[in-house]
Amino acid sequence: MSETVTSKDRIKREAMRLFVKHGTDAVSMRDIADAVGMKAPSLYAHFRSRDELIAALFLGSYSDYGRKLAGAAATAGTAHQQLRAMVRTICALHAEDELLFNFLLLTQHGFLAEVRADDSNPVEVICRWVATSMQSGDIPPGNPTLIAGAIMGIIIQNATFRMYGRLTTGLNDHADELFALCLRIIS
Amino acid sequence: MSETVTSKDRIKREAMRLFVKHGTDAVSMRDIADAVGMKAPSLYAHFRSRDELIAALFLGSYSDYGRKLAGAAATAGTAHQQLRAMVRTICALHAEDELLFNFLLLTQHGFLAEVRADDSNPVEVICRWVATSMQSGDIPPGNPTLIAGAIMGIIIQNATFRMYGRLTTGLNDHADELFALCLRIIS
DNA sequence: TGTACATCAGTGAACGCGCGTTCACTGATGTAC
DNA sequence: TGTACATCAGTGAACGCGCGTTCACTGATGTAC
Repeated sequence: MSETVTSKDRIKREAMRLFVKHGTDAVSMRDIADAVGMKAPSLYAHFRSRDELIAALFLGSYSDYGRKLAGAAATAGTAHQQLRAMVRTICALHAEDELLFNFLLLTQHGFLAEVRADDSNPVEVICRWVATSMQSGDIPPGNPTLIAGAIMGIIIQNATFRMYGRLTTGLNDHADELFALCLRIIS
Repeated sequence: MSETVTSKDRIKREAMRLFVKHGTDAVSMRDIADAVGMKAPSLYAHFRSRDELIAALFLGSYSDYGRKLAGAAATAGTAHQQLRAMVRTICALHAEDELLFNFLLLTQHGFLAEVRADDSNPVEVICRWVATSMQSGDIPPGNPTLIAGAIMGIIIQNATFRMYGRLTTGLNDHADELFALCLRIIS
């Protein structure tokens, strides 16, 4: 059973692929159905509406991502070790499913309004980790938002470079270098 | 004459505002016309089509941006001074027209395919500056793409934080801190 | 100064199109007895 | 084992809607003589 690929899974996969390739708004229900080898009305046996399909793709994955990152941030050890765990987690997620990562990257702006500001929100996780590490003196003082933005930016911009082919190998191949760069920000 | 605001200018301004607020695809020609106080067909006296309107908003500004950045990169002086000029240029552009900056930030993915890879392309400018500075030994060796991504990311992610209200003041108020963070990447 | 004409931003009505979605239906599969 | 029925993923045809865009027209403004 665990290896069964359901129609619902195939729809999600093809939809994600098309959304990343052409942009969400340029892909119709008929396009998605075609890619799966169905007719548009069949999609409604699996998703209530187009919006629900897109939300299902985004929101679930985005909070999984946030929770895994929160786990890494809570690693026992020094701030440096925690940062290393976080960077490695992000790079590992990128390696595990690059299509999903790109989808989250491209689609985020449409959703950030309806995403909760808790430990299931990756941005929030990093911002909080910086703020608390700074308060406890584990990383040097500064504007925590700016530092969090710098750390996120180093990774996210390189993920974008990867998406556009500027980087020829996945983020995970650069995990150590990316960690080293982030470390400079908090040293 | 120089202070005259033409209808074309008002259309561009309102269109940009709506695109940033709701996303390009959620804004119709009728929405734009309403915001300007016109009827949709009137827009066609100024722009050949909806696509041309959006392209006019993006492409021109994006290459202006790239050329100004290229100017900063060509500043006489050390690599550090050049980097400072670049960071300050970006922050100044952000201060000068934050709406435009946000528009470019949100819209870029739809256009990066049709943007030339020369000195009118801001990403290209930074990547080339890093590559040449590294070759001449002005900044330490490393993966130039990764370093360029880190520098861009530090600034761009903080611009995104500003857009979502995480930063309560404009990028320009943090120009020196942002430069200091970028400097750590190339030191 | 007055009259005729050109220009052109803006309008109202209408177009064809592709979209998301609905609905009655099909046909394969599983279940009860 | 055979028959009747329930389930449900998938389909074909059709819907209403809002979209980008066209076009003949208006009416204010400028220009020529």
